[in-house]
Amino acid sequence: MNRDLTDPSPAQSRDKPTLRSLAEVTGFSVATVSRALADDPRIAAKTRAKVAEAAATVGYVPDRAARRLRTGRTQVVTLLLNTEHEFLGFTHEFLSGITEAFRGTGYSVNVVPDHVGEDRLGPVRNILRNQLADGILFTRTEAFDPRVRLLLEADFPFVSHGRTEFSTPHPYVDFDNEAFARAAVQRLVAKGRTRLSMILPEDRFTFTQHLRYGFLSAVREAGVDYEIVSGVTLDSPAAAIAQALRDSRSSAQPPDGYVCVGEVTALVTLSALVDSGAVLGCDADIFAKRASPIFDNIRPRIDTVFEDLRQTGNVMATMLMRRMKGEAPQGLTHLLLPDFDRLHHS
Amino acid sequence: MNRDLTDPSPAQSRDKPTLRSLAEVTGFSVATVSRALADDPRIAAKTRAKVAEAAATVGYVPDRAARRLRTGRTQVVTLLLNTEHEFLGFTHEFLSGITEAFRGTGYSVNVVPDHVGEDRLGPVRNILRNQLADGILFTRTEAFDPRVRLLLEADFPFVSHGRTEFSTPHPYVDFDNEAFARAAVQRLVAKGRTRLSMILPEDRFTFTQHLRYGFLSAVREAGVDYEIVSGVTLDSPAAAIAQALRDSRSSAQPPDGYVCVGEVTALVTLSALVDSGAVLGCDADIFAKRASPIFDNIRPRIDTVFEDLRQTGNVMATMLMRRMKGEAPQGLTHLLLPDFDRLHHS
DNA sequence: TGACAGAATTAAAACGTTATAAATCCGGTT
DNA sequence: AACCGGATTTATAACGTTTTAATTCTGTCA
Repeated sequence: MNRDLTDPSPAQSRDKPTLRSLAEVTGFSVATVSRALADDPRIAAKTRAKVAEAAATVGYVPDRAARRLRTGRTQVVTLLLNTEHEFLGFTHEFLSGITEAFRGTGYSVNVVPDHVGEDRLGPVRNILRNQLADGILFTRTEAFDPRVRLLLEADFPFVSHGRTEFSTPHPYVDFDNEAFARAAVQRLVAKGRTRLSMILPEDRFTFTQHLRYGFLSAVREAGVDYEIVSGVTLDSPAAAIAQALRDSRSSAQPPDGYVCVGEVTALVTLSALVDSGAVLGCDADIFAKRASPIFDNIRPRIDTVFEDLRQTGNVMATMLMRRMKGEAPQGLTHLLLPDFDRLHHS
Repeated sequence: MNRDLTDPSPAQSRDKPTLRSLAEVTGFSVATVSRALADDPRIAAKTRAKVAEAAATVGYVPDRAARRLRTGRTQVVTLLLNTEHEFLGFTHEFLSGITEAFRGTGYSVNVVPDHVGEDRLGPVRNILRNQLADGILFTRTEAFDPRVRLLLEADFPFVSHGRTEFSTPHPYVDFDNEAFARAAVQRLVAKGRTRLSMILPEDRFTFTQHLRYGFLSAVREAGVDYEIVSGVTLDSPAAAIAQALRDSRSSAQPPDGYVCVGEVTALVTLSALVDSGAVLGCDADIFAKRASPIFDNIRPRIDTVFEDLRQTGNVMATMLMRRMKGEAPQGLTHLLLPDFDRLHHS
């Protein structure tokens, strides 16, 4: 059995079981076999059983290409995934959650790189135009994300990681970043901190606004001083973030409490503290969000709250399946709350 | 652009350009158009030009399902990816390297979960049997990996991350873990360390043997004492690793040099040191391999060497494409050397 | 002028599936 | 006995592509 891929001969190398071979072996027609496998009630129950058995014994699996050609359904979902920056552990956990959810369903998960700076709409257009998938998942959603607009218009199934500010509702899964920021402030204040600092993601993302709002409202409520570090975002190179933090620390009244949205930022902050001679727990405190378990192994320990991205991916995938089955988009939203049970105390 | 969402008709709602519509507009037959687009020399050059132009103006893209049905080619590559454990940053960098390499080539990247404990062959069989892809990439290769055996037998294009011990050569990309382990030992010894310790991955993986060999031979060469921590592997829960390390540290003569294969292990080791009252750089040293840049931000700093997994993924993808184009598997191997230029000193 | 080779094109048959419309079967009425 | 209607089944036409085996179109040479 030699499959020479340079050989331009057609496909039928294997004698793969097909509807026709099933038809021959059962004595029914191809049409009947097709319907029987689809459990069409118009086919006699006895016939359905016979066909099902025959299919099982030869291990029949419908040909995806043929079905796709005929029905337009691809059995594919596409995940638009950022390949530039990541929150530590994000990609692994998120992708694992998604692929595990689709396991055994017949859907296959297709990963396409998404670059925030460039044309984010291109890949989506491509998918719509060329019928490359039955559904789309994506991350890093913007407040008025053009992808959401386009997909809503096309009435194409999708679930976004993150909310938008469109009036039309659409399926999403999001982490309650406002609650996280608020809780972070409250905890730092409870420790007696009075000058809080935070670095935000790029403004374009919706969750940036949630973080900002949570931070600002909690900070004002508590009546403490604060700064939002300017000129730098979560996606800035670690060196730039480190520099900004050093600048901030050398000011007259440096912050004594840090809300960190990612693990890398938390580590950079920690080392900036160390470098400036400050001691965590004495001169300043950090409260961070984490997606991976590494903080358990860092000394000194940092207070964190866990964002479960495996579950996020899992829920998004399940929602997308329901949506692809035709369910209305209305109820399909989910907001993960900060998991204070899995909070990590120093 | 008229999209009629109320139209209940099946798939062909869009008037997507097809070979037939191109044929109509150019005046040639479907067969000629098909050949012209394939740049078949039997078609007159003038005709080819005309067809190409027409195709460009309407933005024709061949239907994947139809082509796949006819030719058996899927334009899909499958990545078997471990969803249980990861080396920090591995999944993100590796996957990014792969998807970027396939960008714009027409291939799409399909991710399927791979569980080491369970049936690793199942997904491969499924792909072969149902023609689900034109090529396969996978990681965590075993010395006599059954997937390699099966794929070699089927003469199916693949590239493994990691070598095997089969006599038949096959395409792979690997990191020189033996060189890493050897260099790690040498550097620790150069610092005056005399009792080295190491935690290995599971025995089944080929790179475990490389690590062991590099470690053992360098350690014997230098004539220093050593231990390979037993009862625990790199994939063990961090808590178990921590416990094993604590046990080791409370022995009569605890190690004073640690070779760490992953970042998490390095951090766990570091905190075990701290917990046992030892000081990094004084009582013990750590030399680690890293796939993400976080160590730059950890205090005290840890010596590391960088394994570029983005490049690994990229090279694997490029090799797979060459293999799928029919190139012989012989030359398609690549061994990444430890990047001592990007070594990180404390 | 009439073959005739070579160049250029094309008709038609697949690939495996689903869906439309038509055909067959069968027990029960007239 | 012919007939009806519901229950089953089936022939057939797509979906869009590639490829085999013709077919047509040139200009050239006897």
